[in-house]
Amino acid sequence: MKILSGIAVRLTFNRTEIIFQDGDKGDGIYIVETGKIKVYKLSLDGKEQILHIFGPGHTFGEVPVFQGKSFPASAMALEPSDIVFLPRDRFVELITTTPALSMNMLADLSRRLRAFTIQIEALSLKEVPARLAAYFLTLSKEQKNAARIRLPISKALLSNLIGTTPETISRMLKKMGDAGLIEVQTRTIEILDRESLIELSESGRLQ
Amino acid sequence: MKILSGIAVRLTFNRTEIIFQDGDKGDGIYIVETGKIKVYKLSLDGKEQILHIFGPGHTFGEVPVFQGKSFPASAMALEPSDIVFLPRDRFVELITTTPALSMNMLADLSRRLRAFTIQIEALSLKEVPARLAAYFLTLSKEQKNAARIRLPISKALLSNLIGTTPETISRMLKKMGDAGLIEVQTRTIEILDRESLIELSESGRLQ
DNA sequence: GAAAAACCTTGACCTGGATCAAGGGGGTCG
DNA sequence: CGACCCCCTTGATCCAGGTCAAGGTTTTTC
Repeated sequence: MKILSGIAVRLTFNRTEIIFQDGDKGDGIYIVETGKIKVYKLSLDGKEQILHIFGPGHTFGEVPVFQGKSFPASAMALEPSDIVFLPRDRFVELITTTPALSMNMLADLSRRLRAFTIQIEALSLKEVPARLAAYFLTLSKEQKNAARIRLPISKALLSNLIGTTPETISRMLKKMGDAGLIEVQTRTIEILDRESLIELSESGRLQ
Repeated sequence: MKILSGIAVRLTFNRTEIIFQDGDKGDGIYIVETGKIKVYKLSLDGKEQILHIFGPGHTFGEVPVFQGKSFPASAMALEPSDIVFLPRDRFVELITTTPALSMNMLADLSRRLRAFTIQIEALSLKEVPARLAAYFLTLSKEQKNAARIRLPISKALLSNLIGTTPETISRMLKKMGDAGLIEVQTRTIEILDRESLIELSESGRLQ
């Protein structure tokens, strides 16, 4: 990414600062250097559904660049974050002159389509305990299959990510604890019975 | 698409025939010539969530080509369909040697990401009547804002597309009729009160 | 390091919509 | 043209999980 300096712009955001909003016109892509970003949708009555959480190395905001319209969702910094902004024209030039880069971009968008497919499946075909279990398993996989995982976000945010409420998260965590699947300590989850957790994530029902 | 002949393969499918299944290895892309295809997810207990319905001119099955894995969902013909299959290697060659083509592909994937964003928002933040209303408005827009629209799929499929059941669709259509928003005749919907339908689709609740 | 703010938990209650069951068309293929 | 099949409708019942309320606990912030 060193190539980009001189054209790219470095931006900094504090916690809770908005980077762009659903409907804004998009004129470039964003690259996370440090920090953590949520991309989300709000309903009119204020409920939130999180679509992605991005960390260092991730890019976001491409959709309007390739499909000349507005952002389909909003983005907010969850921590103090450094973001590199690359203007549309320069980015399109890079992409069109660098086949490998465009293949990378196609792969990145495909990865996100796959992730959305899984999210739609979860929201429509799975119940809350299954979604929670799947989330923990994904986290564990990201952390080299550790049995002890640390939640990267608060439970309030987690509820908006998997499409439920903090109260329900609380109750389900308790149930999963009672069932001997996990043990919860504040921000840390210990996976006690991975087999059952996998079964739960695929279809199962709790107890 | 004439360029492709000689390398591409023409396939035909009858109604209900499966084109590929969730988890299969993908080794090329599919282009619909005639017919209608659904791309969908099944739960273990047989419930279905439709992700896309594709018609003539649409391409599908790209995700595994760009992100070397399996299909994230299944595809089935809804009518007798002619499909052109373009093998991976040839397709990647085309893409990498034709910047305009790769930009088209990026735009297509971006369009789908946008559509998924809307679908996730609908499933998570909207109730069934709002999803139905939004579906009718989308249909109307596709049919040059006609007030009289024809459903391209059965109500049973529609229920799997918007994430509910045929029974609920039936009840909601009746309520929307009673409220004077629409009038239903078998496969045709007449929009009587577009304003209220828009309001309903955005947040509203029925009566 | 104390005050304020955000976050989390638990209980009681409520409701949207799923499920189960049973009839009623309507298109289509011998 | 009649029989089958699929699709749709309507009613009765049920339940996962949302909402409201209140109290306790961590985190931030100054």
